[in-house]
Amino acid sequence: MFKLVKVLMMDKKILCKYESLGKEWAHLSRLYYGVVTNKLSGLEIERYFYTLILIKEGEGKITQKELSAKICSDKVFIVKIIDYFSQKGIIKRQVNEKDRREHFISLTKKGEKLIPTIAQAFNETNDAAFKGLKKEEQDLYFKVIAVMKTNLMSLPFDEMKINFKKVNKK
Amino acid sequence: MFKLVKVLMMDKKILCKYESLGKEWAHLSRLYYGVVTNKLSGLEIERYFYTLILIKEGEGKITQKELSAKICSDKVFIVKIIDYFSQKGIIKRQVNEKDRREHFISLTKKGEKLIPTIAQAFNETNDAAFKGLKKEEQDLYFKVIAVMKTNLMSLPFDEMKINFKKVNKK
DNA sequence: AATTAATAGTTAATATAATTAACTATTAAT
DNA sequence: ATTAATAGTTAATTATATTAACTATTAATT
Repeated sequence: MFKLVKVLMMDKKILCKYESLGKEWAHLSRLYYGVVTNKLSGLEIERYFYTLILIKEGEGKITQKELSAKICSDKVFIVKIIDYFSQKGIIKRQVNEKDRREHFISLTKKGEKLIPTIAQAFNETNDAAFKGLKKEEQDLYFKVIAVMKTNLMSLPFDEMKINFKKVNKK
Repeated sequence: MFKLVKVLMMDKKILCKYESLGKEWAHLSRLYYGVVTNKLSGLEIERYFYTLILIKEGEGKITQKELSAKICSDKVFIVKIIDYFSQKGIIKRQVNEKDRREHFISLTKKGEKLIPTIAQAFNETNDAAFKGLKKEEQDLYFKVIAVMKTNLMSLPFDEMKINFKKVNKK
């Protein structure tokens, strides 16, 4: 019943194993985004990198509604992100003539130029994370992660929001 | 150079593999905390569960400064959490007589009663996540995660904050 | 065909949360 | 002794997120 606490109190090594998995994943993703943000720190934009990748994937046909679903945010927040990018001339809005309520979001030429850099930062970080691990180990890792995701998704859960923010040190 | 984007555009299955690892970890931890929060939704407290576990581990001798370091937050935020718990009579502050600037935080009897429930929620969620996976698979998973953490920590990174929040659906 | 309802996106108002600055009490350093 | 530093707190400021109200447009109802 007290397993988590007892293990934490008994032995540092086992602690890691039975400590909250969620905390470990949160720590890893924080680290990951810290690395990516650091790699991209020279760019004119300093946030919402992944959203730009989604816009690239959208091939000129993604709407704000769709983006909203993909990044699990509400439409007001999307407007802010879109404003942030379009002020810098990185993306543009275009009314969908088939349904004039919708706006297609696409990259400008200036925006397109950023994509290779951003994609490379993600790729390099992925590759760096897997460094020193054999192909079979990597494959098994993905298998385990997939099983865990399925397992957790089969349980009842409350919807959570997650949010990353760069710490500005003084 | 365009690997991430190209793969994303080519084939859905491979996409998962080379998609941002950080995004996957963020998703998993969101799910995990969603499950834990759901399990604990009947309790008087509805946040900062892990902080309570840290206070339990502290065995009556943890200070706000130490908590602040463990959960990577500033001292003002800690005061808020401590206020939240002490208003409900779950924890108490005690001046350290060896250094009267410091306050030891400890659980009240009422607080102690919550710990088994909270620890169980974390344990159950851990166990559920690993369901159907062999011992060797679990061990390899931990090995891979440890290597990845070491790999990422060896790179330059910007400090990031992470933050979870329950979504209140309407 | 006219009215009503619904949707995508935007703007503005409000509420919430995070950050900073200023403060008290205490201890450490000069 | 005086000054500097630390742990914790409070209050003010700033930033962020949420809600509500709105426009333009399309879909549904009668």
